[in-house]
Amino acid sequence: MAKIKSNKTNTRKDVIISKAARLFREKGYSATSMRDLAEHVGVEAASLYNHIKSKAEILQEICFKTANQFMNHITELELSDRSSINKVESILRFHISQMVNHYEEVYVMDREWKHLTDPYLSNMQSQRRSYRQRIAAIIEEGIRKGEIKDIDAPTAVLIMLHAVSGIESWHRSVKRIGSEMLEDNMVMILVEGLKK
Amino acid sequence: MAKIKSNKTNTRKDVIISKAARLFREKGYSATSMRDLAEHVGVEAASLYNHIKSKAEILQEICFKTANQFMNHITELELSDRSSINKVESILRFHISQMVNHYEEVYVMDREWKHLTDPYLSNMQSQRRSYRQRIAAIIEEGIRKGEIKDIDAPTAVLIMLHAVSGIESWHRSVKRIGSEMLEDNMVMILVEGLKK
DNA sequence: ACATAATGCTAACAGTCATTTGCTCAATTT
DNA sequence: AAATTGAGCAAATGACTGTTAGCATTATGT
Repeated sequence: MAKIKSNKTNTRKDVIISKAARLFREKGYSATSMRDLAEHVGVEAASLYNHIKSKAEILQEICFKTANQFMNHITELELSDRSSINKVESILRFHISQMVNHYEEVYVMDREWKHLTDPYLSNMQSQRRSYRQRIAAIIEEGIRKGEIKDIDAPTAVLIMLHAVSGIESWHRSVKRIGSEMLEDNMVMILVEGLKK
Repeated sequence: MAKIKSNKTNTRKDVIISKAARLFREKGYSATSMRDLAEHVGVEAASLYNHIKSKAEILQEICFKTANQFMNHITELELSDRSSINKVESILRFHISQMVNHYEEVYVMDREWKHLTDPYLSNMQSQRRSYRQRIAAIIEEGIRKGEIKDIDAPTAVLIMLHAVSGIESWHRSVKRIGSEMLEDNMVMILVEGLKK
């Protein structure tokens, strides 16, 4: 009778989802079984269903909660009056800090969203498309204003986003160099590459 | 009794592996079943085993055949007498062309290698580590020779590799802009970002 | 035309999968 | 003290997993 410990801020459901995020990252959504998850939570598989509706629901919560963070950030950014190149830098820094502070969830959203099923799958697909387009719009604005090289904006977006999402291999690097220095290196390379 | 068609260059095994690469990319290794694969090949699941030893073997072949391409390229490159920044550009262009011409295999190696099992898993891990280190060495040489900005080389490697491996979202982009133009845009952004 | 090898099929295997059911026990509320 | 709720468990469900065995069919080489 091992009870899931729940402190004030984290409900039992939160504990399950957080452990799931870890496993989904390590082994992938499909390769992670509910028995697996249950064992890491310290409980029998059946007991998980007192707290969550299904395995799919766990993935949904991870993906959409994380996606919202990025959407909120870019919405706020669009309303600001920074320069375009400055906005790009802010996006980069936000991505890196999210990756450093919410590694598992961001990683899972990024690599496992394909396993969502259909109302959610389409929703996520269109959110991703929209997010990329909004960044592209910022870059195109920067090109028009002469702040940014005359490059293909969607290509620039892809480089930015994928460069950042590779922090998987970091966590070691982050220990080697600090996380702020990592941020500065990335910003230097990418922002300088974009600047005119 | 549907036979797998095999022309002169492609054995039946090749056909199976190529269809598998497609499915592994679309749904992931774990989420792809042998019955799934069989259906796409046009055959019953059991019949696959006349040509392959196991599901795991398919992944191994995809991963190591693809990894070899990259290893061979960088070995050849190291022996050449190009400038460092030129070597970096060559690596970038090679990655992009591999991604464009052998999309499924490269993608699968990149995202699904974690599902290899142990003699192969360790082998792949060390190949990946070594590959990154060899690129880092090239960049460090460039820094020493004053061709490249004084940045953290491993960070630069990560940016390069991950930026390129995100061509998943391309295939559309590649149709929009051409594949050479894509290459040039990437090279411009990344190489200029690295240059001193 | 005939032997042999290649390739296919059906049926079955022993596991594992996510999930449901029906139950118990402890904590909390009334 | 009694009732209600939260949270766990064991057992079972039916569907699906990779893989093997045994047999049938087709293609190939002589």
